Amino acid sequence: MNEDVEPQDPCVERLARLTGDRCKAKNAARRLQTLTDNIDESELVAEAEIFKAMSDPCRLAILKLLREGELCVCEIMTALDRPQSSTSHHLSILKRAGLIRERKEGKWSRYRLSEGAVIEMMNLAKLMTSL
Amino acid sequence: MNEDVEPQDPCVERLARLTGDRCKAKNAARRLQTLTDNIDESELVAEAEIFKAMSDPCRLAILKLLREGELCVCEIMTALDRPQSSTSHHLSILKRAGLIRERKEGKWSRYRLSEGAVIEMMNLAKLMTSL
DNA sequence: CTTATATATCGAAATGGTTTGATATGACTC
DNA sequence: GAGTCATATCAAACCATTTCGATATATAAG
Repeated sequence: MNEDVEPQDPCVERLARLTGDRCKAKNAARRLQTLTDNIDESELVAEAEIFKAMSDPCRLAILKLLREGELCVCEIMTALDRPQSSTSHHLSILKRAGLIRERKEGKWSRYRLSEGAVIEMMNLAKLMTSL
Repeated sequence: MNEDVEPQDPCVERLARLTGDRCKAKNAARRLQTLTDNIDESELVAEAEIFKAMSDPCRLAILKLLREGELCVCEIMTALDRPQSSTSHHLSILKRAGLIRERKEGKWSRYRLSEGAVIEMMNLAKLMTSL
């Protein structure tokens, strides 16, 4: 007896008022439902984490530095003129998001960009800001 | 009398200890200096704002919904099952970052993706999470 | 084993973001 | 113009992030 979308569904009610056509509203509601059903929550969170990692000016600067090649924490903090603990913290966030990789060498930690599309991502953002 | 990099520069000191070679250290310091000089702070902040706008799961879901076409606030809040004020707030952030555009039509506000590279950005992120 | 150096982690303060009910605005309807 | 509906804005509670000094860990050198 239960259809995909109930006749009394507030969603349909609302859309019916929008379109003035109850039948169209039902289809629209079904379409919206399908769209949201196709969005995987955990995928959403994973993708958001990448953007969150890139959403800090300091971290973006680090990524830009690393385009030129591998650098150790010591060089990065010097280049950015930031305290060591801040720099280290930001690096750990970038690493957790998979944007950079670490290579330990003696007492040094050398960081480089991951093989992924990090650079393309930055290029796109630059393109978008210059429009 | 002032060179690009002072002999007593703590930056050079540090790098000299790293490489063991004061001359190489000086060059490395100069290279790092050039790299950071080429990073424009305001550009950095502008790009970070784009990533920040995309760093929330709810906002990412909105962007994914809008890939299918123009939607009004009412439809979006219905699809995502979120309160109206939250939905509106997220839309304003996306708009401020230039990721979506608004078209007023009577009492409705219809939103659509901007012409920019928003979709490519999402595709890249999806690619990066699936590695 | 002590010292020095590079980095990571902790902790607390400051800051910023998200959420949502309540309220304001603005448009269409009667 | 009173009522209704779509949306925006406000405000307060709540939660997350950033920052940085202090401390811990780990490696290398003496």
